[in-house]
Amino acid sequence: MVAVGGPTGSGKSDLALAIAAEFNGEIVNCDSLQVYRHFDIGTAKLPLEERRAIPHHLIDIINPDELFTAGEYAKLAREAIAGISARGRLPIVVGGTGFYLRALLDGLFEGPSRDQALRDRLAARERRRAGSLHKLLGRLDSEAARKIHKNDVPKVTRALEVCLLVRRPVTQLFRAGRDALRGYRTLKLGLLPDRDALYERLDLRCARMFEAGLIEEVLHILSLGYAPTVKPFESHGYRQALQFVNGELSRRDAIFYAQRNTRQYAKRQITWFRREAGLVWLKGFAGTPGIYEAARFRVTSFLNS
RNA sequence: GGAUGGGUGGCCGAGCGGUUAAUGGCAACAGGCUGUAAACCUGUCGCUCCUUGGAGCUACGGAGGUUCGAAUCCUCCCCCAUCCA
Repeated sequence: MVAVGGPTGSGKSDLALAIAAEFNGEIVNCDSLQVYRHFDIGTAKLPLEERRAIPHHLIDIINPDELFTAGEYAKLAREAIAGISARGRLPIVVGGTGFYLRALLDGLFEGPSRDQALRDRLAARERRRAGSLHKLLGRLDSEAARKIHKNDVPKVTRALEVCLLVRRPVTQLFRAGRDALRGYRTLKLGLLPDRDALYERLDLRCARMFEAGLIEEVLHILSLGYAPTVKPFESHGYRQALQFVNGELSRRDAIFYAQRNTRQYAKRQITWFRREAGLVWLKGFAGTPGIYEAARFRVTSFLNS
């Protein structure tokens, strides 16, 4: 299979589409927000008519108020990939959520999924005394406590949750290894445009999203009955559009902050993919001259090896 | 013309004689990430040099002054805001 990563706006979808068209592939989304229905404009979801009749998987699969996690993603993505392979086609995983890609390829550790009741109790404890969760983790699993910064409450919470649920240190479970995907070879490609050019393009794209009706989309989602506190509304673009709707930001500022957060996100994605083992960087946008040829060459030699 | 409040590092904003290269926040840059990851978190952040630790230089609108010592006090000037003419 082929995986295409890189920062938002680098043209991952276009490249994946071109590879799919040429190598008889099907696309598996690896973007944590495109899985949500109704969140279209701000997630740069490729419209149906632009998908060139190539099957796309894991897009629009859950409602905005449904819980979705990396574990769930890995499970569904593996099913999709198995199906594509069974059809004799090439699975092409595309998206900017590096964590999901890792969960899919390398797997997660074997452990319990989240337990909301337990989390509520832990959160209450942390509210009473800030830092108490990290201290508790230090007692249950000193190694995990050392690795997770005390301010990173969400990660401290998850570690504690696991320790408490299985009555063993998370670190021990980690050592047992991850349930990596087996039976597939994967070529990992990453698009890496020039930073300034990328930022410029992101600013433009973001402004266009507002012109294209991002705010109206937010109003529509709200009109469907979804609360403004729903997870996907926390994402850049939607967050600001929502703030505009609530009168907390002018339209101009909403766009400004959405652009800024998008740029920061792109940087974080680059940081993540730089760490991805074996990833081959293609230095440019999907549309940069020579990039597609380089990708085709990589895929061809990968498939023939 | 007069009155009052202000001018601080890329921005916002504390400080109001020494321990202040100057709290915070933002931005920027770099990094981390094992089930909500477009989330969450961390580091660096005036310049130059040397090895940790330091050394030097420049800096709080401008120019002077007081003082052992000033972003902090005084004088004059410039600019901004509001109010009175």
